[in-house]
Amino acid sequence: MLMPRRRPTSAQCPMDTILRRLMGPWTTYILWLLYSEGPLRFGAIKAKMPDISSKVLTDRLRDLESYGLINRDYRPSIPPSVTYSMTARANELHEVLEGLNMIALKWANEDAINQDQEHPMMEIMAETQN
Amino acid sequence: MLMPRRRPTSAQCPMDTILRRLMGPWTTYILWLLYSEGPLRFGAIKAKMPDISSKVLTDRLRDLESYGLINRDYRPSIPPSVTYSMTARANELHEVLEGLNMIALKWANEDAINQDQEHPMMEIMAETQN
DNA sequence: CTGTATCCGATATGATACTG
DNA sequence: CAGTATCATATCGGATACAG
Repeated sequence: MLMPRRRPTSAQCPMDTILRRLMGPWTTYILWLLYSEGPLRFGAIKAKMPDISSKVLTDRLRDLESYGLINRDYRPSIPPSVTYSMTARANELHEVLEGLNMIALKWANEDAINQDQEHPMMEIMAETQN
Repeated sequence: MLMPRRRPTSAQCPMDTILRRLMGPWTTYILWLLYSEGPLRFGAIKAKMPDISSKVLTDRLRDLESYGLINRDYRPSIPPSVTYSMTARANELHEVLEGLNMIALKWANEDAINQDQEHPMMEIMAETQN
């Protein structure tokens, strides 16, 4: 007897939910863009992510919107204009994203050193949110 | 002309890599277990995750190991014993995971209130790492 | 006890074309 | 400009059986 397929989840782990929302693929980068560059239009986001299709970008934006992480401002001009921005809730992620980014850069640097002793590119993406 | 299928990635976003490693499914919970309970044997982990199959648990453990986030201690006794534990690198995630967990709990609580005004279960999973 | 080996099917990404 | 519609296929989780 087949059970209806459940989504794999570790419901016991609160982080799991949040990570599923932050994660993938592209999602984090979208948040990062809005976070570091402020509100952006659909086309502007797409321009910064040349390899994403309209369909997937739309999907990801809809996901983020439904999670309450981004706002969608629609202006029915001709042609229409849609601008996306982070919500207050998403801004609560500030510290965490900052910490995650620092660790990510640190590890990337360490990995680079381990794989190639010659090019330990230590570019701290000194990102300024203030 | 078909291009070879690439994995979807936002290589520009350092966090993306790290989130792919932390994330799913089950991965976060495995880390959380090792983090909050200390080293555990394969069977002990599986016992705490009744819904995961051996295959997937093995996959996740191998992934985490290859990322340098967990150690695998193999004792060729009879029967064999394998114990998993977090690496020093994984412990660097402590602060971030703590922050993420707090946000996750906060949002889960807010969502519960919004969806049902009666059961705003505010259980702070007062997890103590010290 | 700690896994491997297969096979299957759900899901989601990607390409492409098209629209208000 | 900002999407939607369709279709193809890669990927990965899950079940089951088996092994050192």
